[in-house]
Amino acid sequence: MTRKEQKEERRKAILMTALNLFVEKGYYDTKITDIAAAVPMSTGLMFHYFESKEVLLLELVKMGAEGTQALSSGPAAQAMADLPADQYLKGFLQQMFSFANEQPWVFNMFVLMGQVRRNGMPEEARKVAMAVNSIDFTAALIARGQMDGVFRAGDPILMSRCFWASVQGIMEEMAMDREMEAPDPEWIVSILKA
Amino acid sequence: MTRKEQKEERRKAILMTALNLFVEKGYYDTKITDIAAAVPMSTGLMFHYFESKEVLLLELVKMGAEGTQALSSGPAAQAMADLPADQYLKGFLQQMFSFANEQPWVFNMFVLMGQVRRNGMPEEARKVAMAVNSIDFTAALIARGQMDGVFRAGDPILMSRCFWASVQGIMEEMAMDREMEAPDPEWIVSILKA
DNA sequence: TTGTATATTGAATACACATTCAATGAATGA
DNA sequence: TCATTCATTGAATGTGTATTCAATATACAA
Repeated sequence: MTRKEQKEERRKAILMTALNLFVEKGYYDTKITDIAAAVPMSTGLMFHYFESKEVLLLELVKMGAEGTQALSSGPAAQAMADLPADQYLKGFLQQMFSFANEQPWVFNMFVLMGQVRRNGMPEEARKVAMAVNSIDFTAALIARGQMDGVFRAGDPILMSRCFWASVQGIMEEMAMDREMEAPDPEWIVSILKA
Repeated sequence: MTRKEQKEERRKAILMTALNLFVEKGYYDTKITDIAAAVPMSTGLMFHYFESKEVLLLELVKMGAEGTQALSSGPAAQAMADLPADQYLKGFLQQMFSFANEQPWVFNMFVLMGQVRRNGMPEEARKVAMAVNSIDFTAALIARGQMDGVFRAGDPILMSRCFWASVQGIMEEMAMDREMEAPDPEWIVSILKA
């Protein structure tokens, strides 16, 4: 393994450790020394890998942003593209839940993204988190579902926002209690159903 | 107006100012001087009213906790107590949305409570926020609705958690964008419907 | 009026914590 | 083998900010 690869591995380890701690104790209550101790690694060395705590957060948020994109436009999503709109969303949620179950950091990522979007956190990170937008895509899908009569009437944008807000809320609930069972995707999609 | 009443008024003013700032910029990014400047009042005087920033947060969280109790067991809730379960929840959400529309701090309170529950914030506040529990009450209601055939099958506790997680998510979305229209309560209750 | 309690101020203090740094150790390549 | 680069350490530094404090003004009670 080359030096560069080693460094990359180490960076990932730091990122994952930080993600855990940020979600568990919050960004501000997580001290650089906490992350260092958990990796483990000396405090000073952290700055060899990330130039500041803020940059570390930013990288995580970028990961989250990319992940969200990948989730909604990746191959799995493509494969379902011509299902009826309600089937599509159900399948989507199904995949999201089962993926998150295998890779628990996905839950943490949801929580982190939510925190960064809502709470006062460093400007830069906030911007990146805010730029992620699943609303419009889903709104279009909802409009299609309405034409087909599977979804109820209503402003597709508003419905899309409610749908995602619910999903966000539920993912955060699940993140807080890993024992919690995933809900039936049908329940959530019902928000939109005729 | 007595001295004591004056002090009480001033305390409320500080609390409301702090609530706004905590939600807008986050607890940690809100400096005591920010709150003082916004009230307005000198920095030192803040400590005449609240012994620390942490205590200030704690009082807000206590308010939020009481408010939540009041909302779910207050007279408005009592009045609807023998409606069918789905009607009850719909009416409940309706009242919550319209109340929050008149008293916008209610949105802020939702956001703050969510932040305190999830993010690392001072221990004490966290405990108080966690102690609030609407889950069990709603779960009982859901069980009733299932008997009457208005709600779908499923673990009432899980359904209740999903219901409140959705509500929380939607309230937070609305808090972030005050222009956003409230969703039709029917949409949310559909999560539970048969 | 006078004395006492409370309200108010803004500068001084103290502390926590991100960041820097000088020094040491380990790997790589010639 | 030596030289150079990178990895690592933990203590020193500096900064931001909650909190304290000594001083002053204002209200109140007798």
